[in-house]
Amino acid sequence: MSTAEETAGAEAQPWGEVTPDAARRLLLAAVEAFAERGYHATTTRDIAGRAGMSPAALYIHYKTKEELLHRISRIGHEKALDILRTAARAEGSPTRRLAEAVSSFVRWHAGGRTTARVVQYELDSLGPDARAEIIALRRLVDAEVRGIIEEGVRSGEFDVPDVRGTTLAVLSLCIDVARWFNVNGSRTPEEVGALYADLVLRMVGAERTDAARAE
Amino acid sequence: MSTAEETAGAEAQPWGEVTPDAARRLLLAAVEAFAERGYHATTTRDIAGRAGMSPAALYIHYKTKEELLHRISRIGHEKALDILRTAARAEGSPTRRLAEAVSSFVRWHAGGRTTARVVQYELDSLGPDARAEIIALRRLVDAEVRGIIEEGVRSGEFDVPDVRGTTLAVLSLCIDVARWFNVNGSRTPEEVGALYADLVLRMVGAERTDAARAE
DNA sequence: GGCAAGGGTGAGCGATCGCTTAGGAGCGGT
DNA sequence: ACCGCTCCTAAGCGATCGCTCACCCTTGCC
Repeated sequence: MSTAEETAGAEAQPWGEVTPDAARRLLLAAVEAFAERGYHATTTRDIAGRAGMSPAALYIHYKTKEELLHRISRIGHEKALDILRTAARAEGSPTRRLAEAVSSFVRWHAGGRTTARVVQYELDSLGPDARAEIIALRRLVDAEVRGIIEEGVRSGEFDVPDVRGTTLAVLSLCIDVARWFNVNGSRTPEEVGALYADLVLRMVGAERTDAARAE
Repeated sequence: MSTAEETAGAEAQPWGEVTPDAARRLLLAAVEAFAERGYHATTTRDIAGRAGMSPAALYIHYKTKEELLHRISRIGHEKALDILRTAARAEGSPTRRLAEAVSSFVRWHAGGRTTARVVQYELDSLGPDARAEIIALRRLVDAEVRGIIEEGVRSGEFDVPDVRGTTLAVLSLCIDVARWFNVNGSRTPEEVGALYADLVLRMVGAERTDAARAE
């Protein structure tokens, strides 16, 4: 039954670090199921079935169903943070770095929508300890974007009266891509990324040269 | 029992139109529970308990648990559409009407976050028929905002290369307020509405006079 | 071969789910 | 009093949930 390639192509391999092969297949199955139906509506039998295993096999690699969500959420947030850090600490003006940060962040949410949906929208299905850990990661994500904006304000490139509020809005805009993307395939992740980068530069009052717009 | 028949004009209470009193209490309890835990994680016993009734009482007024969600979602979307229509069809320039539309839409999502969360994020817990009905309402919401933007482009007030994409982004920005608002009470719905109206005017390239920015 | 160890399965446990059924309290009309 | 009607509850049905347990199969090392 197993086809050679399932859900191939657009999605990168962020799960390469999950070491036992069966554990990775279970995790990938859980990501699909959680994204389709939501955490609470997904059964452990469904996850195991997608991975081609019996329901009991899940509990060899994971203590509970919640541990699966926790692992997915942590790895996903680390990946998102890594994407933003790469863009934020690159060479170039704040304008260019903000455009690249938004563009790549949006591409990740659109292209890896399956993963991003779970990561961004199933947060409060976690227990208190796990949720606190994830929230700490989110604060780092916020700080990264805010840093670029503050730098642009200092250099005079940006005109932003409310830095914290604008940061929140920029992140909110990017994250929500995971909710609506792919309802119809009329836009590619790259197109949405370019559009959103332009919109965000407008939001911060930056000069949008063709170089920055073309990305 | 109802002394007065409330016609469609009652704006103060969103659930005023739910006619049997017990049915309204159940609906309100369901909104709270769905917003806190999500649809699938909420039990019918929990809903009935919050309304001070036995689990069976729910099925006197609603056929299934899903019907509760359907009713909440439809009423909520109609309210959201009404808010946007009021702003879109008011007097004034596209700039002013867009600012008012965003501002009031955001205020609704922030102030009525409990309701808005259910309305905006539990959509695909509905069955196919109910979901199709809600999606139709969403298209009307989208058309309302797009209409203002198109008008602003025609009049030369706005500079928007991608009207459909920008409309999507504006709505996405507003809707996502329901996800993050109230995590800390440092901002009032009015403040967020004003901030977002300003950000959206920037996104469409409008002249932001103090008159449009204020209020 | 012997044999421990770890990855896997079939069956099922206790709990809980959405929902149903049988019945009753209150109440106005006649 | 009796009826019919609305609103509600106690009890519980069948199904399904997360998770466990007893056991099996493969693998590598001696």
